[in-house]
Amino acid sequence: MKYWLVKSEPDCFSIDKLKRERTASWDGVRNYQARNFLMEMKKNDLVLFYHSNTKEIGIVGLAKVSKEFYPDHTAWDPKSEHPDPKSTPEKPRWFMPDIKFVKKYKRVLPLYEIKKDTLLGRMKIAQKGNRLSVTSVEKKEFDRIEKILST
DNA sequence: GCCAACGTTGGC
DNA sequence: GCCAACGTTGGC
Repeated sequence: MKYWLVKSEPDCFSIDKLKRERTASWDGVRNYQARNFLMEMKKNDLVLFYHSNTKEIGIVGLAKVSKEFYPDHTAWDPKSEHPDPKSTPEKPRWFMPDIKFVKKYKRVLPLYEIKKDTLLGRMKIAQKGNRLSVTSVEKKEFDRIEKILST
Protein backbone atom coordinates (compact mmCIF):
# COMPACT_ATOMS: atom_id res chain seq x y z
CA MET A 1 0.00 0.00 0.00
CA LYS A 2 1.18 3.49 -0.80
CA TYR A 3 0.72 6.88 0.78
CA TRP A 4 -0.01 10.17 -0.92
CA LEU A 5 -0.69 13.80 -0.19
CA VAL A 6 -3.11 16.00 -2.08
CA LYS A 7 -3.30 19.76 -1.84
CA SER A 8 -6.49 21.70 -2.01
CA GLU A 9 -7.49 25.26 -1.39
CA PRO A 10 -10.21 25.01 1.25
CA ASP A 11 -12.18 27.77 -0.48
CA CYS A 12 -12.32 25.42 -3.43
CA PHE A 13 -12.61 22.01 -1.77
CA SER A 14 -12.05 21.54 1.96
CA ILE A 15 -11.75 18.54 4.24
CA ASP A 16 -15.13 19.50 5.69
CA LYS A 17 -16.67 19.30 2.26
CA LEU A 18 -15.13 15.88 1.73
CA LYS A 19 -16.54 14.85 5.11
CA ARG A 20 -20.02 16.01 4.10
CA GLU A 21 -19.90 14.41 0.68
CA ARG A 22 -18.04 11.30 1.93
CA THR A 23 -16.57 10.59 -1.50
CA ALA A 24 -15.20 12.90 -4.17
CA SER A 25 -13.81 12.51 -7.64
CA TRP A 26 -10.42 14.23 -7.63
CA ASP A 27 -11.05 16.18 -10.82
CA GLY A 28 -9.43 19.22 -12.33
CA VAL A 29 -5.78 18.18 -12.11
CA ARG A 30 -4.07 19.50 -15.25
CA ASN A 31 -0.44 18.79 -14.56
CA TYR A 32 1.24 15.74 -16.04
CA GLN A 33 3.36 14.87 -13.05
CA ALA A 34 0.40 15.12 -10.71
CA ARG A 35 -1.74 13.15 -13.14
CA ASN A 36 0.81 10.36 -13.25
CA PHE A 37 0.68 10.10 -9.47
CA LEU A 38 -3.13 9.98 -9.60
CA MET A 39 -2.84 7.11 -12.06
CA GLU A 40 -0.52 5.21 -9.73
CA MET A 41 -2.98 5.33 -6.87
CA LYS A 42 -4.40 1.95 -5.89
CA LYS A 43 -7.61 1.23 -4.09
CA ASN A 44 -7.27 1.74 -0.32
CA ASP A 45 -4.04 3.75 -0.59
CA LEU A 46 -4.09 6.44 2.09
CA VAL A 47 -4.19 10.08 1.08
CA LEU A 48 -3.22 12.93 3.37
CA PHE A 49 -5.33 16.02 2.82
CA TYR A 50 -3.54 19.37 2.84
CA HIS A 51 -5.01 22.86 2.85
CA SER A 52 -3.06 25.40 0.81
CA ASN A 53 -3.43 29.09 0.20
CA THR A 54 -5.32 29.73 3.39
CA LYS A 55 -4.97 30.98 6.94
CA GLU A 56 -4.10 27.64 8.47
CA ILE A 57 -1.82 25.97 5.96
CA GLY A 58 -1.09 22.33 6.68
CA ILE A 59 -2.27 18.75 6.88
CA VAL A 60 -5.86 18.57 8.04
CA GLY A 61 -7.17 15.10 7.39
CA LEU A 62 -7.00 11.68 5.83
CA ALA A 63 -8.77 10.03 2.92
CA LYS A 64 -8.37 6.81 1.02
CA VAL A 65 -8.61 5.82 -2.60
CA SER A 66 -12.05 4.35 -3.22
CA LYS A 67 -11.86 4.07 -7.01
CA GLU A 68 -8.82 3.89 -9.23
CA PHE A 69 -8.28 6.31 -12.08
CA TYR A 70 -10.76 6.90 -14.87
CA PRO A 71 -11.16 9.71 -17.41
CA ASP A 72 -11.72 13.18 -15.97
CA HIS A 73 -14.81 14.16 -17.92
CA THR A 74 -14.66 17.75 -16.66
CA ALA A 75 -11.80 18.27 -19.14
CA TRP A 76 -14.16 18.19 -22.13
CA ASP A 77 -16.88 20.17 -20.42
CA PRO A 78 -16.40 23.76 -21.61
CA LYS A 79 -18.33 24.97 -18.57
CA SER A 80 -16.02 23.27 -16.08
CA GLU A 81 -13.36 25.13 -14.16
CA HIS A 82 -10.47 23.56 -16.06
CA PRO A 83 -11.60 22.74 -19.58
CA ASP A 84 -9.04 21.27 -21.97
CA PRO A 85 -10.23 21.00 -25.58
CA LYS A 86 -7.36 18.62 -26.32
CA SER A 87 -8.90 16.00 -24.06
CA THR A 88 -11.86 14.15 -25.58
CA PRO A 89 -14.03 11.18 -24.57
CA GLU A 90 -12.35 9.18 -27.37
CA LYS A 91 -8.87 10.20 -26.30
CA PRO A 92 -8.88 11.39 -22.71
CA ARG A 93 -5.76 13.16 -21.53
CA TRP A 94 -6.65 13.68 -17.88
CA PHE A 95 -7.68 11.12 -15.29
CA MET A 96 -8.87 11.08 -11.71
CA PRO A 97 -9.45 8.67 -8.84
CA ASP A 98 -12.21 8.84 -6.26
CA ILE A 99 -11.21 9.44 -2.70
CA LYS A 100 -13.23 8.70 0.41
CA PHE A 101 -13.20 10.59 3.69
CA VAL A 102 -11.46 8.75 6.52
CA LYS A 103 -10.99 11.37 9.23
CA LYS A 104 -10.31 14.94 10.07
CA TYR A 105 -7.40 15.35 12.47
CA LYS A 106 -8.04 16.99 15.82
CA ARG A 107 -5.71 19.78 14.82
CA VAL A 108 -3.94 21.09 11.77
CA LEU A 109 -0.33 20.03 11.33
CA PRO A 110 0.96 23.39 10.16
CA LEU A 111 3.53 23.72 7.40
CA TYR A 112 6.04 25.40 9.69
CA GLU A 113 5.96 22.36 11.96
CA ILE A 114 6.46 20.06 9.01
CA LYS A 115 9.46 22.14 7.95
CA LYS A 116 10.97 22.09 11.45
CA ASP A 117 10.82 18.31 11.71
CA THR A 118 14.01 16.64 10.48
CA LEU A 119 12.16 13.75 8.85
CA LEU A 120 9.12 15.60 7.51
CA GLY A 121 11.20 18.57 6.41
CA ARG A 122 12.41 16.45 3.49
CA MET A 123 8.91 15.97 2.13
CA LYS A 124 8.14 17.66 -1.16
CA ILE A 125 5.47 19.71 0.50
CA ALA A 126 8.07 21.34 2.75
CA GLN A 127 10.34 22.38 -0.07
CA LYS A 128 10.37 25.87 -1.46
CA GLY A 129 8.66 26.44 -4.73
CA ASN A 130 6.85 23.13 -4.71
CA ARG A 131 3.69 23.50 -6.74
CA LEU A 132 2.83 19.87 -7.31
CA SER A 133 -0.68 19.23 -6.05
CA VAL A 134 -0.27 15.47 -5.71
CA THR A 135 2.85 13.95 -4.16
CA SER A 136 3.87 10.60 -2.78
CA VAL A 137 4.59 10.11 0.90
CA GLU A 138 6.80 7.49 2.50
CA LYS A 139 5.48 5.17 5.16
CA LYS A 140 7.84 6.51 7.81
CA GLU A 141 6.68 10.03 7.03
CA PHE A 142 3.07 8.98 7.21
CA ASP A 143 3.64 7.18 10.51
CA ARG A 144 5.33 10.24 11.98
CA ILE A 145 2.47 12.51 10.92
CA GLU A 146 -0.07 10.16 12.46
CA LYS A 147 1.97 9.99 15.65
CA ILE A 148 2.32 13.77 15.95
CA LEU A 149 -1.38 14.30 15.35
CA SER A 150 -2.54 11.55 17.70
CA THR A 151 -1.20 13.29 20.79
C1' DG B 1 14.55 22.02 -30.26
C1' DC B 2 15.50 26.40 -27.91
C1' DC B 3 14.06 29.87 -24.96
C1' DA B 4 11.61 34.19 -23.77
C1' DA B 5 7.19 35.49 -22.38
C1' DC B 6 3.45 34.54 -19.89
C1' DG B 7 0.16 32.56 -16.53
C1' DT B 8 -0.45 30.10 -12.26
C1' DT B 9 0.61 28.46 -7.72
C1' DG B 10 1.10 29.19 -3.11
C1' DG B 11 3.78 30.81 1.01
C1' DC B 12 4.45 34.86 3.40
C1' DG C 1 -0.81 42.12 -2.20
C1' DC C 2 3.84 40.62 -3.35
C1' DC C 3 6.86 37.80 -5.60
C1' DA C 4 9.67 33.55 -6.43
C1' DA C 5 9.31 29.27 -8.60
C1' DC C 6 7.74 26.63 -11.98
C1' DG C 7 5.03 24.71 -16.12
C1' DT C 8 3.32 25.82 -20.61
C1' DT C 9 3.09 28.15 -24.93
C1' DG C 10 4.49 29.69 -29.25
C1' DG C 11 7.71 32.11 -32.40
C1' DC C 12 11.78 31.24 -34.62
